[in-house]
Amino acid sequence: MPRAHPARSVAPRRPAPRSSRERLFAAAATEFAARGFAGASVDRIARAARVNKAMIYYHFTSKAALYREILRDMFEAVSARVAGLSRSAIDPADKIRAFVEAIATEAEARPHFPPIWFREIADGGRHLDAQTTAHIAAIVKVLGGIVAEGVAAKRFRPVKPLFVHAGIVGPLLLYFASTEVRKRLEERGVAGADRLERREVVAHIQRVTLGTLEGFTS
Amino acid sequence: MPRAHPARSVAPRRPAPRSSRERLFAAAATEFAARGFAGASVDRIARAARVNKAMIYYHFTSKAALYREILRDMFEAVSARVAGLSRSAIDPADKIRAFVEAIATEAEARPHFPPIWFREIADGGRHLDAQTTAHIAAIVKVLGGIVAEGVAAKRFRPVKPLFVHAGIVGPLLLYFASTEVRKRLEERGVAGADRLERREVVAHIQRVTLGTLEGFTS
DNA sequence: GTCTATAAATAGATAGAC
DNA sequence: GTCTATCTATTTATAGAC
Repeated sequence: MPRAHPARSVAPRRPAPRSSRERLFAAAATEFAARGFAGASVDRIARAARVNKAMIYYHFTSKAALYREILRDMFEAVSARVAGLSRSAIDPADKIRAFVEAIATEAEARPHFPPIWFREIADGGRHLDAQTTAHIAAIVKVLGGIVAEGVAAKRFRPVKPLFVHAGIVGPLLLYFASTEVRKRLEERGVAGADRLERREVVAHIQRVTLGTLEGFTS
Repeated sequence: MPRAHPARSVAPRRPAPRSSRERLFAAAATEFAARGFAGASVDRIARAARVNKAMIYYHFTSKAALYREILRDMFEAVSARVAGLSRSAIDPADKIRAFVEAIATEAEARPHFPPIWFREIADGGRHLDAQTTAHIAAIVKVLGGIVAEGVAAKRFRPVKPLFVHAGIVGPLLLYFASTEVRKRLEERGVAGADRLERREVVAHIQRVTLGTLEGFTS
């Protein structure tokens, strides 16, 4: 997938995978999301992609390299989308809103994104190569830049960028990744747990983040 | 561990595990946190606990049952600690602060808690048995009760309990679980990423949550 | 690019002696 | 409670034909 679709700034609608490489990439993303790196099986990936197992090693050299490529694709996409914000002319509050929206959009375009990110954090980032780590750092830096811009314009109070980042990414990933768990909670009497909507979740996180930075009132 | 330490309301300092059962429980928690359920190996668990592998099946019947027991212990502890808040006489804002503190304390007492919870969410909650699911539901309901109490007293505005919950648990788990990843970000130029302190993180999340509920200003 | 066959290691789990 | 030995299935990965 990354070869076929490099950095792009518009909504990432990916076509049905054609080549065996693309089919393997898509099947692997699903398998890694569902079972984690250690739990994933190259046999299952190949079977799901309807491709011979040996093709995984032909196209990607190893299970680990395939997994690293999926990680790179995830953060490259977010980094590319978010980079445009730095140079944009809109005011800082709208940049915060756009940042939240960007994370949500990329997470939604890749159902494997939230679970894989959760698992990779739990793995201590063992599989993050230099390139991918740089992409993640760039994302946090963009957010830090927006906060600094708002502080300089006396619109925001100074808050550590990593705190702002955690306040956005934590709840957002939790929402996208927890669909199944929320269904179980609904069955156990947590009313409405299975009926959260993307729109209201994103709006809430935008409000809370701006409240933290501006001081609420509204 | 659950057998030896049932529900308790004070800081959970656990003694060095003595019995083979306790050593296996502790070693398994570490292994599942580091590698996930599918990636964990009963051989490694037994080796780390310096206990014969067959003892795992003697004490816990299966790898899955052992894992479920660890999950139960985690949420039983949080549920027990948080249950006291419902019946407490302090005002709603202090209850919110105590709720955040409770999650942080239990997460800190069990380094395996944040990674295992992230992984289990990614697994779709496949291993959550009825008892554990009930504990999690109870935790969310306690938070819902605190919010409702504040709304009735005209101190809080109505916010969906699951939104409040995600705003607390998302960032908090992210902080505890991301130590290694944050080290990597520090190396890549994200200043201070590896020097966040528990105290300031908890204080920030308390402020943000109360700001969301009360309307900030301060 | 695609396939079969297979190597070599490791997985979870159990039987049965002590 | 603890141990050794072992069964069976599955793991990642590669060699080599087409």
